Amino acid sequence: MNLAPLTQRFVLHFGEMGSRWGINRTVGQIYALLYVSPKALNADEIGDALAFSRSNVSMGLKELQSWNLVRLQHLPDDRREYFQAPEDVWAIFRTLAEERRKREIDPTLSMLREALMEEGVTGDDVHAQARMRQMHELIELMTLWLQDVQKMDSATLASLMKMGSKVAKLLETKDKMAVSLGLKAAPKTPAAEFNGS
Amino acid sequence: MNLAPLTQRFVLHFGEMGSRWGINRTVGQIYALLYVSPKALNADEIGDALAFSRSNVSMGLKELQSWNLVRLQHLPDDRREYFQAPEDVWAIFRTLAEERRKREIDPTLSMLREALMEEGVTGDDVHAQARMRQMHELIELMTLWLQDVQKMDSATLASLMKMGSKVAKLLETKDKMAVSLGLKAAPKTPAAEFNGS
DNA sequence: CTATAATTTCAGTAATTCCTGAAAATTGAG
DNA sequence: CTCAATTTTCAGGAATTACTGAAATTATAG
Repeated sequence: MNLAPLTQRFVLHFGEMGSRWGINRTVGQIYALLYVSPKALNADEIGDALAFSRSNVSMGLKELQSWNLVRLQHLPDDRREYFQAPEDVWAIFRTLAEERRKREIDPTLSMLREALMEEGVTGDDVHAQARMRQMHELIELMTLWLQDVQKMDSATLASLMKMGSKVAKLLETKDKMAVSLGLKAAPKTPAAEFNGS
Repeated sequence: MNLAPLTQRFVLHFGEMGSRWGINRTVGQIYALLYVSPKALNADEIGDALAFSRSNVSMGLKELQSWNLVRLQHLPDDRREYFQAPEDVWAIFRTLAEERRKREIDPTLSMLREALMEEGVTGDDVHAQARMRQMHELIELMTLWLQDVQKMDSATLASLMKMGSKVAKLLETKDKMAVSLGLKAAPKTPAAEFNGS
């Protein structure tokens, strides 16, 4: 591996992280390299920098393209393809979230919906369905929220996050008021919450 | 595998999902089973239901315990340990997020911070550091937000999510007003955002 | 159309991760 | 303390996933 020490640490770290997230090490490293690179790179440059075979790079780039995480560029008088990561980290994050939703969340929601359509026979079935319903609700809520968030531009997203805690504080205050006025039951403690909802 | 068809589909699905998220299939299946089970299960029952060896179950449960995702129970006149998943899906989600933060996000932040402390030598180093700074900012912001969110009880969290889009709308309206009054530059289009921030 | 540069595919091998059974360690009843 | 029940550990084999080089395919300059 022929890289500046700074870049090397970054690349190795994301290789590791990738493998913990079900993305293979190679792909993680390629993306990390593209991410910090000041210019678009071609497959040979990538393979050279990371000491991967040309075919491995090709497979990695194909994977990254299927995730919509890289952009293709062509340089004048050069037939090779050059790859780069988007400039905006928030855009990268949004793409990642969107793709994971398509691949993992949506199929999970379908599975849950189908399971909930069926007529539970035994008592255990009925209980399992109740649990699945809870999970379905959580995932659906988070997905809808994510879709809203997806539409925002990066600056709005950042402000929203910065506000996050304040909005919550507001909500809690509202709740406390409702509680003290007897309009709402007191919230459970975290410990009670763990075993009984 | 000796399971009600409904439960079986659920269990198999989460086995698959687990492996896409860097959790092994076995662990995913065990957790799915505990999640839908109406009562706590012991290791033999789990192994029996999923057709895993006793030792495999033991390793899977150990993994789940290290993630704080299961609770241990003892039944009268029975020396065996019984396991169950928390009742509250939101609590499960929070635990999961918290553990992933500890294991993956925090080390990544440390790595980035260290890299940013160093004096970039070459131009490429300086560029790489700028990129790392952007990533560090994004991750830190999301982590702080997540910590805020962690503290909320499940009901508050759910209301916040339901509000999500409305809060954003409000922010956007505020921004548009600022733009039209010439207090702020117009936001970039999503396409422009992809390549230049 | 031809020649060559560039990329992709794929079969085989390497590396890693998973899973098991046997043995060791731990636990708790008596 | 003893002993049996239960749980954990771990070495080795099974299964899966990653990676490579060679061959096939695709693209484009001339």
